[in-house]
Amino acid sequence: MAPVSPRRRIPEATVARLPVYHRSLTELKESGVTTVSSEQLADLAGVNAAKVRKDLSYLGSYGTRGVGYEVEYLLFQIDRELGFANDLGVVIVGLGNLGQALANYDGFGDRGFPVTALVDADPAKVGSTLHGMQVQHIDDIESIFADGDLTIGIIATPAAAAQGVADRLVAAGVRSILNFAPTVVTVPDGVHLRKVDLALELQILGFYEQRDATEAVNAADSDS
Amino acid sequence: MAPVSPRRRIPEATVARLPVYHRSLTELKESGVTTVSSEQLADLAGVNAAKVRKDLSYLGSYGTRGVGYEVEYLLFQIDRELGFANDLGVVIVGLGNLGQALANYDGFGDRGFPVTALVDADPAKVGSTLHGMQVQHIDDIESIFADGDLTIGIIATPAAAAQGVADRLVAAGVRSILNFAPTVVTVPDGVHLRKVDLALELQILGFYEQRDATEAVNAADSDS
DNA sequence: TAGTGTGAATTTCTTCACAGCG
DNA sequence: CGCTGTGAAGAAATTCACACTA
Repeated sequence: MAPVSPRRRIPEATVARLPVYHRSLTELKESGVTTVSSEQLADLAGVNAAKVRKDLSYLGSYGTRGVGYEVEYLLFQIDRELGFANDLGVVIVGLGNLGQALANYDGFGDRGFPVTALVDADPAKVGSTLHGMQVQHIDDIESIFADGDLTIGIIATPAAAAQGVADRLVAAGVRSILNFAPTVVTVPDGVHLRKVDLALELQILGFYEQRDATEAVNAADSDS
Repeated sequence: MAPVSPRRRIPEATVARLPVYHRSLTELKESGVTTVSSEQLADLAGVNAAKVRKDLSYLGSYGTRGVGYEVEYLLFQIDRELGFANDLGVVIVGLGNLGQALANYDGFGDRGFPVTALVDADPAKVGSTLHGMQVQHIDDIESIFADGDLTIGIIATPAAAAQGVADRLVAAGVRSILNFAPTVVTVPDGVHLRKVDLALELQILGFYEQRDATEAVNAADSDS
């Protein structure tokens, strides 16, 4: 059998942009557009055209010189690369405010990531129904993942519980984790971990507000 | 007056890590630790020690050779850099599942970003109370920001409404926006925009699951 | 002597610019 | 002719390695 992907490794920065192109292409497809140039796609994705071309070139040569890219075909290729064939289930651990919102958030299922289980440690929550699903106890986590389906674990617990949950997820065989708890979580090699830290984003914005304000003051100083 | 910040510009990547150091240092302070080495801080923050030292060096020379950094003093410096002095208010626009969760999320207020207003376009929601706050109508947005306090706008609307909301926020004088809507939003120069795209994170994880699975198959092939 | 601060080396990412193809 | 695909240049971020000093 010929090697399936002898293509050079796709850079991380590119991987992070593929879903954005995917979304833009889906919109184009839905509005009946069949062909798109790197320039147009760049506009939709909020990046520049050179980057689009370079990014897409890692997937292969799917464009047509002088014309552009065929929307549907390109979409198919990105789908394949992102593993849209296999619907990855999502298990949400921790059903406080954020966890509950995530459980009810349709954006996951809409984009191919159905929520397949809800888990909490609080006996008061276990057994209750959320988004048409029974909340299960964290101690049953092994059996929840026992079916062997590829699954992503979402940690939406308080910070103090996050590492423990991560350890249990890993022990249960989970290889992809998305951490919403505002703390650093470490996982063994081979397990993929990404984090979303809401307050951190605000702090970053705060830095720039602060800096701009300071600059304005300094500029005023040198005026005088 | 002497220039306050003639220091070289702080790289973006460093800015994004300062809040993480901040959190780790806060924990250290709370457990009574007074001094920390770059190595220890690196462990807590989940990065390597060289990076910590380089990052901190952009703030100034606040360490002591042979000893490390004084926790409290370093914390103070990062606080100052992140603009913790001025409590930045947060206005949440869009009170669907996610917006409501964000409104109830204590993590913002706890970290110095009190939610100061809730806004929606749906007349059914306007006037109702959430997290002890009356929901206001998007048309009143100008008056909400009229007091001139520095404020961050959070967009938690459906994708289709996001750009319009961003435009109105900018028109009302908002200079920092955090966008949760799964779509590209553009803002004029001088306005800071960050995005959090939940499903996008899952798609990135999906890519790596997919790739690992493919690699495993290929490895098995070359075995045979 | 332990650990910072930082030039220099390396790697990664972005952008340029243009040859080459449809 | 128009737009892709990509080497090469440039910029940003990371890591190395060690002089220096409290």
